[in-house]
Amino acid sequence: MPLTIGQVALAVDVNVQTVRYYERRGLLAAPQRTVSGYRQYPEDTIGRLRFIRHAKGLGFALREIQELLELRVSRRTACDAVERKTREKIELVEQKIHDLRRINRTLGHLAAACAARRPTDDCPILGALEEYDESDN
Amino acid sequence: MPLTIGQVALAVDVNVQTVRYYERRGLLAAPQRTVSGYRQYPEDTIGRLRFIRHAKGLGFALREIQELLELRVSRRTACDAVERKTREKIELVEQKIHDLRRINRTLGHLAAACAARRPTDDCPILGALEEYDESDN
DNA sequence: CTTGACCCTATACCTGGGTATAGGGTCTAT
DNA sequence: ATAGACCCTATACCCAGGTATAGGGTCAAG
Repeated sequence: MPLTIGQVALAVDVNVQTVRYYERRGLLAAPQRTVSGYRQYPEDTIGRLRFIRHAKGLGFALREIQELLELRVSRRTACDAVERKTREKIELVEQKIHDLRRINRTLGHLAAACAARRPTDDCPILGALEEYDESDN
Repeated sequence: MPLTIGQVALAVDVNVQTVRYYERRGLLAAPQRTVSGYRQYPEDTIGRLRFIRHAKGLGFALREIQELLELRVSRRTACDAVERKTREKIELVEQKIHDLRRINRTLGHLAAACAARRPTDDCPILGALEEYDESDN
């Protein structure tokens, strides 16, 4: 039993306008309509919207998210192309993970340094984040 | 020997306006000035700007990046607060890493499925990304 | 001592990603 | 058969994060 736009929006906690916006942007396929013109969404739309939200939080632009999502839609299109693109995305994601780990290592040093201070010490922070650099985007 | 705004902008490959903008936003401290009013940047400004660029690509807002950067500046402020904040950030970054890994696992399945197709097969894509869901932001 | 490449401030404008509003139809409960 | 909660399109507006422009000063090379 299909969902109305209000139902999916509520389920994912996004604005109804946003759902329509994603449709215009091509991130969401235009769904079936009732005779009166109401959109009718299959339930997996919710998963898709959640994916979009997560991916946004990870620094992907809507354009990129669309590309990620299109990777799964390409049933009959050239498999090699899909695979190549997929591997590209994997690279990109690896890089993000790498950067995040680096940030977290540094934050870890920082927290540890903070925790280890003796009463009379200052919080020994300066220099902890310094190393970060290199490897242009 | 200090750098001009044009030099740091070039080194990091950002717009000169952007550097000034970051200063207004508080991501970059207001640097020394020459008598004639030119900004004079220490060399480590470049590292800082690179950090900002990376962090942006990882889905941090400028506000958050500022907070990350301020963690190191807090020499004399309450150490516990800094440590708490730092651990919060670590959590957040862990979550991002987790999500990215999840995306990459799925992309990996996809690429593998593509690669393994036999000549007569379709690219077996549908369903590969399906699982992603759960764990609201 | 001027010209061209820079720098300054202030302010206007642009893009991405939405969000709100106007003006109007639909559906369900009473 | 009507109120209230919903849906539709179209269009205007908003915020973050820049980017460009106007109008003017600086500086090194020739």
